[in-house]
Amino acid sequence: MPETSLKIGDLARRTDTKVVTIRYYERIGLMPTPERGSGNYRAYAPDAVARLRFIRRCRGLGFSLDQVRELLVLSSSTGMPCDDADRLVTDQLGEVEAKIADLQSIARELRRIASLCEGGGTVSQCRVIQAIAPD
Amino acid sequence: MPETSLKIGDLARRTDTKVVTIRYYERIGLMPTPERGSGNYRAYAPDAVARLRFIRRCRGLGFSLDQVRELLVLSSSTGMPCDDADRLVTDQLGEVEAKIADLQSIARELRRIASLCEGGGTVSQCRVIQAIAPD
DNA sequence: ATACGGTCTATAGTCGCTATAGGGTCAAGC
DNA sequence: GCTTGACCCTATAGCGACTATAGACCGTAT
Repeated sequence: MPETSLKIGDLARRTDTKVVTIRYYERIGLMPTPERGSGNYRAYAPDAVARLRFIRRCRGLGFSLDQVRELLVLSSSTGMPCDDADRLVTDQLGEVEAKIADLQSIARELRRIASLCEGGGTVSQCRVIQAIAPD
Repeated sequence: MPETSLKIGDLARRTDTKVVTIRYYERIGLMPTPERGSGNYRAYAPDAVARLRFIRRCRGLGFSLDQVRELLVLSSSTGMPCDDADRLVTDQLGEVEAKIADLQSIARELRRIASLCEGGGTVSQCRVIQAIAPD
């Protein structure tokens, strides 16, 4: 255990990740099981920071943990996995764009509903609720 | 038990909802417990259709089940809950818009990453993976 | 010596369903 | 009457991606 090793809290701070989340990643095999130092504390090598940051970045890009697993494999393989990686990225982009489209139509609908309350004249009954009710 | 009552499967078909989901809504108190007809089958009154459609519509608009619960209370109160309903709708709109913004920045980022593979010239190592890796 | 903050394991809870196991019921056809 | 098939019932467990809790242990500073 070199003295450059990190405790789980240090790793958490450096990667903006919660301690419990790191342990969770370890349990599901996303993070390797680290050495144990004094007091049975996890003692992380410095490269754990990069790996965890990679994971968090992928998560931030909306990849699932299974996709992250794939990306991690690709990232550590020596060949040229550009096709695979590109496919993952492109697929993910498609899904994100689809989700944006969904949310945009939801937003339009919510704006329509909300407009019935504010702009309108007399409010006899609650038109917002009526507007939500299906046709 | 009037003969106009619906079995759970009928209700499911009329509302585009799965049977298990209806039972789930009942368990968590979103749908009232219906009468039971022959064979201990749930026998729904016709107005169950409207209620469940309302729930599904709210869900389609992105409201959480707790918010749907509130909206249901509002929808059955006799007064003028327009303010409350409008606040719920407006809050939800804000969250949807925030989510759209998040996803748009994710999409931009994914496009940037994807562009490194296709448009570029020589691919020495996988630039896509490198692009995902945090700075 | 003791207090405080960090760490450990194990387990259960969150949300909104979905799936499975292991039955019971009903209507139609033979 | 009997069987087949579609439907229904309950109860429980699983999903993804964490989050929270309980109860114990460790290390350092005072």
